[in-house]
Order: sequence, then C-alpha cells, then structure tokens
Amino acid sequence: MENKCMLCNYKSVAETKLTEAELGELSCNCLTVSFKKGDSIIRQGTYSTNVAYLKSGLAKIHIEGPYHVQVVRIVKPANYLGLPTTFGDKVNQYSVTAVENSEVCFIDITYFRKLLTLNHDFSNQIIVELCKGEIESYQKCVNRTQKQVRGKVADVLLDFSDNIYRSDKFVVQINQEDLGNLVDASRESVSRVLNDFSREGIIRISGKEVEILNKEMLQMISKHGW
Amino acid sequence: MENKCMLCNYKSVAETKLTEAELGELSCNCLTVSFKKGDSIIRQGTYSTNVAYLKSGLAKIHIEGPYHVQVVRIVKPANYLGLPTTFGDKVNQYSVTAVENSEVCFIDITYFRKLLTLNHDFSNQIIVELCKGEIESYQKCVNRTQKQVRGKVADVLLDFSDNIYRSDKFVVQINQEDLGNLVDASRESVSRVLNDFSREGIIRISGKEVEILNKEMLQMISKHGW
DNA sequence: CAGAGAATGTGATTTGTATCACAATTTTAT
DNA sequence: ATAAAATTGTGATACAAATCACATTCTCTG
Repeated sequence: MENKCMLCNYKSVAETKLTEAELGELSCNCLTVSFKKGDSIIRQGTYSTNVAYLKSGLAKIHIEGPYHVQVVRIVKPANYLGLPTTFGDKVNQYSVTAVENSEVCFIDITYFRKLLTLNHDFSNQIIVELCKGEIESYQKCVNRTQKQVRGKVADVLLDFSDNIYRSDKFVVQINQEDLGNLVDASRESVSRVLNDFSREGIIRISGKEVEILNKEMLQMISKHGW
Repeated sequence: MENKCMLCNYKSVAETKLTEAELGELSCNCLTVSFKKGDSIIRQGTYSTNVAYLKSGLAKIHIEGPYHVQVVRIVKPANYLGLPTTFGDKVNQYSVTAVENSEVCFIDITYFRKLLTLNHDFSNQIIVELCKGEIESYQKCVNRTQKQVRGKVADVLLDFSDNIYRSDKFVVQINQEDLGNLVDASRESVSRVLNDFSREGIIRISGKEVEILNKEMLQMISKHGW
C-alpha cells in the first residue's frame, strides 16, 4: 500500500513534523473528498466525527448570528477547517462552505487524537496554530467593530492580496453579500465602497477581477479606519 | 520542600490531570504574585516569558484598537490568562489588567512546555480549552457586531450572573466606560440602557450592586438583540 | 440564444448610537 | 472632613450605515 499522505504536497505545518510511519498510518485514517463551489463541508449543529483539512481550493467559516450569517474567516489550503469545532464540542459550532472547488481531507478523530499523544512536535504545532488563530480572531473582531466600512473593505482587499491569493491581482470568488457578512456591512455599503475605491483610482475592477493599484493608500485607509 | 501546587485549591482543569511528582516540580517553577485592582498583569507589546494563571480575583483581557481599547473578555479564577499570547508569539498581543485584587501564578514557559510533552491528559485539556476559547470568541464577536446596545448589555449582565459571579446579585467591579469597551458601546449608551432596565423593573441597581429581577426578560432581550 | 434568476449599482429615507456638553453624584486622597 | 478626581446621568445634535426600492447588469440553464 502506498503512503499517499507522505507523497502529498499539501501538508499542514503540523503534518511536516510527522514521521514516515505516522504518515503511513495517517493515509489509512484519512479520506479525501471533493467539493464544488458552494457545497457545504461542515454544518453547524451536526455531530463532528472527523478533523477536516483543506487540501486545495478555498473555504469560508461562518456562524448563524441573531440577525444574519457572519463569515468568521476565509481559510486557504494547507490549514485545518474545524479544529476548534471538532475538539471543543461534540456538536459543530460553526459551518464551513466551499468558496471555490475544493479538496478536503477528513481525518479520523481517534487517530488524530492518537497523533497528538504520539508526536510532541505535532501537538506542539497544533497548539501554536490554535493560539495564533485565537489572537487573529481577537484582532479581526476589533477591526470589525471599530473601523468603518471603508476601512473594513480595505482590510479584506489587503488580506486577499497579502495572504489568500498572494498577488495584487486576483479574482474574488465571494459575492458582495458574503463580503458584507465577512466585514459586517450591508451588501449595498460594500458595493458603494468598492466603486468609490475604483473611482479614486485605488483599485481597478473588471468583473470579478480586482487589481490593487495603490496599496499604500489602502493600508492608510485600513490603518485609520476610514 | 512542600508541594504547594498539590495543596493548592485553585487548580485549573488541566492541572488536575497532573501527577503528584509533576505538581511538585510545578511548585518549583511557579511564582505567585498579588495584584491590586487596576494593576497591569500582562502588557501588550512586551515579551512574554511566563504562562500566567489567575488563582483568585478577576481580570480583563484587552487590546488596543484603532480608535479605542477593546475589552476582549473577563477571566475568572482557575483559568489561564495568556495562553494564546504566550504561545502564539514572542511578544504579547494583548494586555491583561486586574479588575479586582488578584493572585496570579507565573509558570516558567520552559517547564510548561515540558509538561505538555510529558503528560498527554494535560496537553489534551489545554487543547480542548484553546478550542473552546476560540469558539467562544467567535460567538462573542457575532454578538458584539450584530446586536444592539440593549442586547449586548443584557448579554454581559447574564454572563456576570451565570458565569462570573454565579449569583443573581453581584457587585460590578467594572465601570461603565469599560463595560462599554467590553460590548462595544459608548459609556453614555451603557448608562442609558442600565437605567432603562432599572426603570423597566428588569434589574435593581444600588451603587455598584446589581440584582437581576427578571432574568427571562433579559434572556429575551439578549436573544433578539434589542 | 432567450429568458429567468442572481448579483450589483445607486438614490432617498430612516435609525441607532456616537459625540458633545454639562450637571450631578460618588469615590478617593489629603 | 473636605477638596479634588473619577464616575455617572441626560438632553441635544450629528452622522455612518442600514434599509428600502428600483434599475441595471451579469450568468446560468433549458
């Protein structure tokens, strides 16, 4: 039997700490599933029996709020999709949906737990990632609640450019409604700000493609919140 | 030498998983410090060299936002104060301040790391707590951004009553300014809502003491966001 | 390729809450 | 005990953004 996890080019940082033998056993306890854009990967309120890991594509994590959905964050490949929801509670506390066509590995939770006890470098890396995630979520929340819409939209554009797509030019796969849910703004406000930025020569929009023309200005807007 | 950590009545859930020997060694790697109300326990931007743990009292975690401070959460005894900030980054990403006179144990980070590798029940519990913390922070953020001030103030009152003080009658040690920073509202709005609740017979206020008279109503207001 | 449905653009109106300004009260230090 | 400082209460005003109501433009799908 081949060691498919060892040959996999999309390992998480934690998985690079695993031995050949551990990766071999992981291969037997892991199932890769393809999802189409828009497909639900994890559903809030259902039982969580596997650790989900995004191998390729793009996904959004979202929670049901008192008024409307909130997109908590966008997850790019080589990251776990639902560690907190899998370990913190028996029932999933949030939903995950594919934003682009994606491949997701489902790792058996029992084996994942075993890995945590077997390999300290692995468990250490998981802890570090959880810590980083929490700090990031604090930071995101401050931005969301204190900045005004222009600042928040500037934030997402910079995040897309610097972290998600790693390019000044990218195709946004998320509609303005969801963009609004991600930064806590209405669909209409997102539309207005995006067009304002375009008119001001900060970005160029053609269809779903966005090009950042003046990153310094975006950073200014992001920093000062307007 | 006495095993002070073993005799300690304020162990974290994770610490209850430690063996007698481990607790003994912990005693040698842990220092208890007293803080007065208002004292700074951890300062954002400084190096983090210890894991902080709240033994008694009450503390608030807060971050510097673009406009003003945001109180991220209130921590009650037998909980770690800065796991994410200690493990996620070399530099503290948030500040912690004593809300009441408090005792804090500072655990040497090297020994804490050693404990994580030595005792799987311990590290597992830490992971579970980190996961719960992240989910909680998502939930808090949704509430903060989607509910209006009445709903958010109802939320804190319920949190104080159900989780922090575990009583329908308690003395709020946080002023309205900070209460505002905790729920993202202005000091004036908090004052108005608190007095509205009082006039409506939902709570009774005398000085810093608050008594919840109609918890069902508060839950209604919290749930519906107004 | 036409027609339906989804997504986006844009003005007018409404609204919740921040901000300002100051009074009143409580707490703290001398 | 008393002045000073901090905290709280409350009206008036300002303002950012949500909501509403359509128009327009994309994008599937039969």
